[in-house]
Amino acid sequence: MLLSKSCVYGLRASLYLASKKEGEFIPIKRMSDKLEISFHFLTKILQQLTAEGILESFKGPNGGIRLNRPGNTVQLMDIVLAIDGEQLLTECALGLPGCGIKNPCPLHEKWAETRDAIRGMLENTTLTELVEKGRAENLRLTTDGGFDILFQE
Amino acid sequence: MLLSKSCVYGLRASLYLASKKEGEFIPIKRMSDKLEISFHFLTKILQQLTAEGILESFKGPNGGIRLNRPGNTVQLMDIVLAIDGEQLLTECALGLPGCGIKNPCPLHEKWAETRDAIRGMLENTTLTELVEKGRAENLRLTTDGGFDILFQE
DNA sequence: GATTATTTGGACTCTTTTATCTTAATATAG
DNA sequence: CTATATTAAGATAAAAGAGTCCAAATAATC
Ligand code: SF4
Ligand code: SF4
Repeated sequence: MLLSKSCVYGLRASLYLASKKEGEFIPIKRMSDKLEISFHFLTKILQQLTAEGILESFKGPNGGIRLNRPGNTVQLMDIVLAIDGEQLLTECALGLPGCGIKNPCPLHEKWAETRDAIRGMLENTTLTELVEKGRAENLRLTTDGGFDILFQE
Repeated sequence: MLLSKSCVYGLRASLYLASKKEGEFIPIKRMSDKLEISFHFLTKILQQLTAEGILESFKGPNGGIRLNRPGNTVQLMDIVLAIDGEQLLTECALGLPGCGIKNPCPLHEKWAETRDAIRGMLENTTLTELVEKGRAENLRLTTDGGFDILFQE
């Protein structure tokens, strides 16, 4: 798998948050219900994103999680790096340690192009962009429901 | 990681075999030594590739493993499919079940492009091509050694 | 101050992947 | 036929990833 499950959940949750009114704290429980992700597992993932400064948390009643900066400044790459690290973009195709152009394997050239495509995609896509697209076309973030179910209270 | 470790080892071993005289059986032990991969683990992986008809095995003294068809007809994709399956090319970015253009997620369009780049790279690269490149430029298939160490007896 | 809603953090379990070990089967050579 | 070199197959073990559970901390409300 390209991204770990934790990372995928982190992306889905971040998209969910980006779809909410700016500044509003959303309880993890509500997110985990809507997104059909284990509450406790999601909690751990959001803690990582909070620690990285991408999200902000607040305890107690009316507490929850929100984005720490505007959704149009958060790239997918930010979330991937926070959860999966830079492994995807450094280590690669033949998995040899200490990779790079100084000591390449035969696949390096071709793989480097592909890897750049992945990197570009993650860097050039923001949460807001996807939320707008999802909202406009009612795309899905869960197995069944369309995008709209995320906005019902 | 894009590819599982089994898959990466399978690729390295296949490249090794493609670098050998056509028709020659190479014992797994020699491969595992040269490529610095656990013998027993590599054995299992090669069994899969043999079962898929990509490699051919022969028991007993003078036995070993060889490619079952010319290296210039074996795409990297063949090996990836045999070991990791089509998961990489079907399941994807947001990991939602039953994906596809009929029921897409907001990332679908962007991801589909990236995925096609990966697919293209794996489909348009043959073992022979990489072996020739590796040989010409003495690229590496192991942590330390250059390509040439693979050809010492 | 007590109760309740929430996040935090740690321990624990389950599953999959990765790796090792042991025995059997097969082929060759003497 | 025996010894040896090899792959095949299955059992087991270790490590990593995914998921669960519980107690503690914090904040709001009554
Ligand atoms: S040489 Fe390049 S393609 Fe090969 S493993 Fe290293 S970074 Fe990846
Ligand atoms: S909709 Fe497309 S990008 Fe999204 S998870 Fe499915 S196949 Fe992947």
